[in-house]
Amino acid sequence: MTSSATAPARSRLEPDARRRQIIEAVRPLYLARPFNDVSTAELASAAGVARGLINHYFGSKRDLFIEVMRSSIRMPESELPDLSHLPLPERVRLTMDWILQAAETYGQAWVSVSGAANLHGDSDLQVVVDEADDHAARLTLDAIGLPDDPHLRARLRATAALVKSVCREWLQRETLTRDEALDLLTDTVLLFVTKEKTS
Amino acid sequence: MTSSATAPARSRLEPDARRRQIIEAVRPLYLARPFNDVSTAELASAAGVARGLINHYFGSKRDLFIEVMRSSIRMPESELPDLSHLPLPERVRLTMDWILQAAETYGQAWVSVSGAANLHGDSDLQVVVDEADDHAARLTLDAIGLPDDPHLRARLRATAALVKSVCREWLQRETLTRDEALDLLTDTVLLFVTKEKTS
DNA sequence: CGCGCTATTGACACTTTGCCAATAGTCTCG
DNA sequence: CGAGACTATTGGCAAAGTGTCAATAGCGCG
Repeated sequence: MTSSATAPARSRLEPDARRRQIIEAVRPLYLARPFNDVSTAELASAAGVARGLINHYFGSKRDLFIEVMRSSIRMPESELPDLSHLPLPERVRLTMDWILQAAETYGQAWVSVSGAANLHGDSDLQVVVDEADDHAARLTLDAIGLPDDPHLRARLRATAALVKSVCREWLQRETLTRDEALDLLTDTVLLFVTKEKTS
Repeated sequence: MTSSATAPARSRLEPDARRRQIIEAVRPLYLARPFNDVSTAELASAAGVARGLINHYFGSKRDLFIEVMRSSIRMPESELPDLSHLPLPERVRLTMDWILQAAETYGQAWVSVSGAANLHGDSDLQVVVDEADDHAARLTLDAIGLPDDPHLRARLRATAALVKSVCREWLQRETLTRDEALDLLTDTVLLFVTKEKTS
């Protein structure tokens, strides 16, 4: 499993393995620095391959970037025990607590990417972020133990942005305490999943 | 006010006026297309100036982009009447209603840029987005009629991301109705400004 | 009317990107 | 066990884009 340990000169990998290896090798670069500041030369160097190979596998530099982001901003799978015997507020609270813990542990990238990436103007990127939010909404619904209703998911997608934003205030700016963040998120999500439509 | 109407050959403007003119001429390009897809040649052409002038005034292409964004994602100033005679929930509701209306009217760009732009990896851009969120938080507090406490502002900054996210679900995806969005945002903001710290 | 100031230009050099033919591992089959 | 085929990988090429700089030209002032 020492994938890039001694990095022997010029190994030949299966396309799928090579793709993953490049993505993994490149990830730290893209998480640390702006997209435009990292040249393909640097990317290739980090992955230990020729520049041309990046275009060969990913088409363009941006496509590689998209791919790296796709796997970086995905919320980790829940490993919560079954909470179905608890009342709803407790289930929500424990789920939010788990999310905060996940954010604290490895959620750096996930938290740093919020809601709409239209700023980038890049609709492909927007799709990736939306995917991630949708995924997070589904995971949350599942953890809470609610049915995967499209309408509920829309609401939970919206709260995903709030979760990230609150995490940023807590972890990066330190303007909120963890307990406070937990309280606010719990109450909000509870509100979003219980409040009836007024239609 | 017909600034770039017939675009006479080569006018000489004061630096400040030229700066603004370029920003205005370039704004639609950057609102419509990805940053990397717009070349300086195109930008210069749209503004009716030589390419070199863009670098002369803004340093780099990115700096111009940042500048355009700074003025694009700012929430418009509130023009709400004095609500101080109403109870807090009413004040919040009316303020949220005003925000939704603003988003519907000219908030395209504002809504499309959410929370953290670290995805872009650009910390300068992050600063701009944070500025905008902070500005929105201050405006909201003012409209509601609450004091500008740093801690309250941190909470409102967090809800700014939610507001945008909900607006996106409502306006772009049409998964929420306006009434629903209003209800959810009102309750959430109310929650955020009233819930005591448990410290 | 001529002079100086400076906003503006156009060309130049450098970097970066994506493409393509050539190279060299690895696997299979006789 | 060796030869051939398949294809992952390379290195160099051409086009595009960006930023810099000396030269140009509009505008105000004496």
